Amino acid sequence: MDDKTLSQVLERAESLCRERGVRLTEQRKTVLRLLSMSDKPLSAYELLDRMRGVFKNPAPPTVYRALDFLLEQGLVHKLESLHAYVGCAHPEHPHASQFLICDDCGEVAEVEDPGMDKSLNALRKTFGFRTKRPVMELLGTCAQCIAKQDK
Amino acid sequence: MDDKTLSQVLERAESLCRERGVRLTEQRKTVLRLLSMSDKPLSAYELLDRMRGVFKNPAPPTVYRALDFLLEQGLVHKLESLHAYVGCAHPEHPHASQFLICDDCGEVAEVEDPGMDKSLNALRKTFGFRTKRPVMELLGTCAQCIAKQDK
DNA sequence: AATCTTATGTTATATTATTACAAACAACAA
DNA sequence: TTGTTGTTTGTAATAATATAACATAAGATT
Repeated sequence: MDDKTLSQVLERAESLCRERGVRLTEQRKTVLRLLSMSDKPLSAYELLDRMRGVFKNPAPPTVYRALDFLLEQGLVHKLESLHAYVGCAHPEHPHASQFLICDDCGEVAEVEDPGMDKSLNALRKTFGFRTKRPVMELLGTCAQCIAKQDK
Repeated sequence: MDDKTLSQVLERAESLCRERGVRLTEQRKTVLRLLSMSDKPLSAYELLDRMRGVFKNPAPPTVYRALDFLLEQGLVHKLESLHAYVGCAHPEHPHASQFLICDDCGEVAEVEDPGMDKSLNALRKTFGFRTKRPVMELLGTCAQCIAKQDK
């Protein structure tokens, strides 16, 4: 993510939090920035390491609290299968994203597929199930890495 | 799960492993039995506790190795969002299941929704992504608990 | 039996996440 | 301003989940 996009993400987060009457503190903003700057998902302890550059004595709760806040506000996602976190690509509205996670290069793409959304709604109706948090992570090989392998 | 169903599950596992030329050892069978007997997903350490009744000094690797084997053979599933494991409802063929996980009562339903399957395939095509392991877990409230709440 | 592979035993440790309680800070009313 | 309340942070300890490394045992193959 380039500097301009990064600023936009942070500004958007600021304004969303302002609207919602919640506080995007320095710690929280730092965690969001670190995640946004990274081209790969980061684990809580990787975040912790990177926070050492910014805060004096960050401890695990420092990171986990910031993550909890950002997750609640829909500004980041947790990748359950990787125990890692990524910035959200579309934080404006709550949404059910799918994550395509490449084993090979580590790339993670967040997609919002309309077909999946429809199927999810159908499923919900069929079973009378009220979904609070969908976890949809496809682990496999991305197109680029498939191409590389075929060479 | 009643005794008869349990026996059937274990026999089916035996025959699948025989066909595949892999060994369903006592430890592995025990882990599968414990999972099948439980009406809730079990964590690795809950399994470890329950194995103390059967083996003398089970250690974490005992459980994790058995789980690795059973996961590879498609006899159990891992619920990433719960760090817990369940017996597979349809072990004959590899498949992409969805799990409906109720926050409230803890019940987990494994479903294979054709619509989801279609959407997954479409997604795969759109992105040229080769899925090895789909993780689809819907956390929320099951129909029963919704009904209870409304009372 | 000799060999090779797979499975298990055992100890230690890595990684991920939470609890508990005190101090600091922000928001707001009196 | 001060007092009060709720929220956020600091800090230490520990819980929960998972793996590494290496030795021994058991099964399969020749």
